[in-house]
Amino acid sequence: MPSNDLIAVIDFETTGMTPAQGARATEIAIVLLENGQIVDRFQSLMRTGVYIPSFITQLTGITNAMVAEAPDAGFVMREAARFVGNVPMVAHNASFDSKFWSAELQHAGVAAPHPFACTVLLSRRMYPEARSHSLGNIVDHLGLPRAGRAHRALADAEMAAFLLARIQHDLRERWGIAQPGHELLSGLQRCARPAVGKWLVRQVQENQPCFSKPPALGG
DNA sequence: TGCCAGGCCCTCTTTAGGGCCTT
Repeated sequence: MPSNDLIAVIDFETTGMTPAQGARATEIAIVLLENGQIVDRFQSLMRTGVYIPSFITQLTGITNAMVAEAPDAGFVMREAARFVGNVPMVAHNASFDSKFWSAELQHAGVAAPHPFACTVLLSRRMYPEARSHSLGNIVDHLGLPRAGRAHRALADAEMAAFLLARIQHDLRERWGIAQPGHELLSGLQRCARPAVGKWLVRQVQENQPCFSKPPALGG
């Protein structure tokens, strides 16, 4: 039985910045995070027939030859959708990955009703002292492990999952929130940064019966 | 071979401009 704490962290490698201009996915990775631990992984290159520009290959290491031998994108996306089920999703800069998730599932003829939360927005609220909130820089800033080659989908998805687990940990430690699930994360990322402290106090007071002492503002 | 966006946030703001973040 799926836990309420289960969250799917996704990362795409693609041929460009947006599906609106014809960019397609070249690789997908999804990790399932439960109680701060990665409990399952899905990863695959995918073949769409769209050319990969050389600067993308330089960035990701993914070549046109590699995707030519990969499974068809429709097959991969249907498998990915089965893997995710109805679990809510998180990505680092979710506005990017959510567009490719919807577009690739549409190509595959699958509905994509999943809500997304964004670790960039959460990181900006939780760690305003960080100079940069790019995935590599925020992972280094927080002393989290590097999962593998940056700009490959599984490594980036795992690093985003480590970041999310750290955010959930800090929400527990700083604010006394026992189980910071997807709904609270979505609320937090929408909360204006100057009001984060007050918003979290209100969430704790109204929705978190485990809360036993006033949290320290800021930090 | 290669196309190059858009939502969010900050501030010298809000009738705007520019940087960040993703490939």
